[in-house]
Amino acid sequence: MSFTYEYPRPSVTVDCVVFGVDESTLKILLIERDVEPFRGQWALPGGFVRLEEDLEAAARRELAEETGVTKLYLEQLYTFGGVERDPRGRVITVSYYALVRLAEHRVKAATDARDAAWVAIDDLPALAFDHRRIVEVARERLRGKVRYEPIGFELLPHKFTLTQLQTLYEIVLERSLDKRNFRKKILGMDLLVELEEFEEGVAHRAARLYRFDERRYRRLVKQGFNFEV
Amino acid sequence: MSFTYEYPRPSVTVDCVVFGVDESTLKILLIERDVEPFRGQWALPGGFVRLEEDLEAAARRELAEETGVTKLYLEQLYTFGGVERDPRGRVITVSYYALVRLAEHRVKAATDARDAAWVAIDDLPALAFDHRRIVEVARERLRGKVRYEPIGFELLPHKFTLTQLQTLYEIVLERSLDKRNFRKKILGMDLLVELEEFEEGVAHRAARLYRFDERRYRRLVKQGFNFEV
DNA sequence: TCAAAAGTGTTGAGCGTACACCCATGC
DNA sequence: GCATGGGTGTACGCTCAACACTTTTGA
Repeated sequence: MSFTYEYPRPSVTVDCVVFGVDESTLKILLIERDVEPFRGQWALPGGFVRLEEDLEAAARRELAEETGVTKLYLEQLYTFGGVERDPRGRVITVSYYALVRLAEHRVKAATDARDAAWVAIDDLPALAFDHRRIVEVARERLRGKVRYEPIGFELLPHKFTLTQLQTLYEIVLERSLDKRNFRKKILGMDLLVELEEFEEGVAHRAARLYRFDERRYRRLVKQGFNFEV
Repeated sequence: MSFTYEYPRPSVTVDCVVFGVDESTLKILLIERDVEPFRGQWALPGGFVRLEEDLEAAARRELAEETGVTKLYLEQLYTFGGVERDPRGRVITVSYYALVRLAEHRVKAATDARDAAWVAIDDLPALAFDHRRIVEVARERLRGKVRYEPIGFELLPHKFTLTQLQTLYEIVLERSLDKRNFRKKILGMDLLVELEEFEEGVAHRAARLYRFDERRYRRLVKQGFNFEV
């Protein structure tokens, strides 16, 4: 079967930069390509957009197919359309970035991918195409966005300690924060619910657990509240 | 001549939301379509991406062709790829937004356009496709970005008064600002050069003119400076 | 009892905000 | 001389940044 058009058309793909945080490192999800070009190299999960599916749907489908990751925070990042970015010809890529709770996502390789793995963002292998550049753009976007929207919680377990939250910000922002000031600020926003639960299995005083109150956040936003770290 | 592919491909277009400020109104540049679909309706300038040109180049070319506007601040906005957004079939649109000094851009219609005109953003006619939505997204982006990057100057003449600058911010941010505080803040950033020139032809005390010092701005940024209004 | 991290308050400086009057100019 | 906008200073409150010690717990 084939398709004929009056004018030439580019191919359109979606690629995803999926972020996860593991203890103290920012990681992204990569696949090892099992098809040409760049067979055997690491790349971002992604693939061709089908004519009958929306862009975001395509991104979610490819992620599920190649890595098994399904529910996640997903947002469009940027569209890369340089003429020479794919050896197969003109390919325009709409990129997305995603945030997941790493512990909840054991990955498994599948379609078009020999393998899928979480890799520390500061220790990436050579990537196929211009995927390195896409990762950089995604990282910058994350750094910018995490400060004025409460998306950081997407990277933590639903119940977390204040230290975990602070560490997360330190990792993403790449600088250290003052513990007292951080707690004052975060708790002052009145977005966290103090639980009657504590850490377990630690060899020191157990920290209290909190959860992010999405509902309350939305209510506050309507009243003009602005999240900011 | 025709082009045949093994899999179906979407068409890819670029569309531009070009902003200009006229005294006290935010305007955008529209064209009246001279081709189907939506012939005779107003729409954003834009068109199909050629295989041998980058996305941004395509945006600039279409703008020049349809409206005569050439030098401008241009930045990618968002990619719209809904399945049903174009009656001709699957069309993915990479949108851009642009800022121009309105006075310097007398527009003239051309290719594919009967007419081109500046239209107040609060008084838009019905637009073709989902262009209304694109305009909304662009406006939000402008509102957000103008506060932490000095792009507002792209909308003013090279030499401007502080009142013009303040009015610009009031228009874009849709709220009024305190004159003394605004001046203190802007002048305190040390980004404006005080000229020995003044307004002319006004029936009251003539205001001093300033210009934005791009060079100085870049130097400050390297030292960690953050623009913010 | 020791190690490890949890948890907590105060102070000073700088910044944002609110606010009102005199000045220069053209007509 | 009057109308119009240009231009300026101060005081208060709040937020941010810097900083160190005590408490709790498990091993």
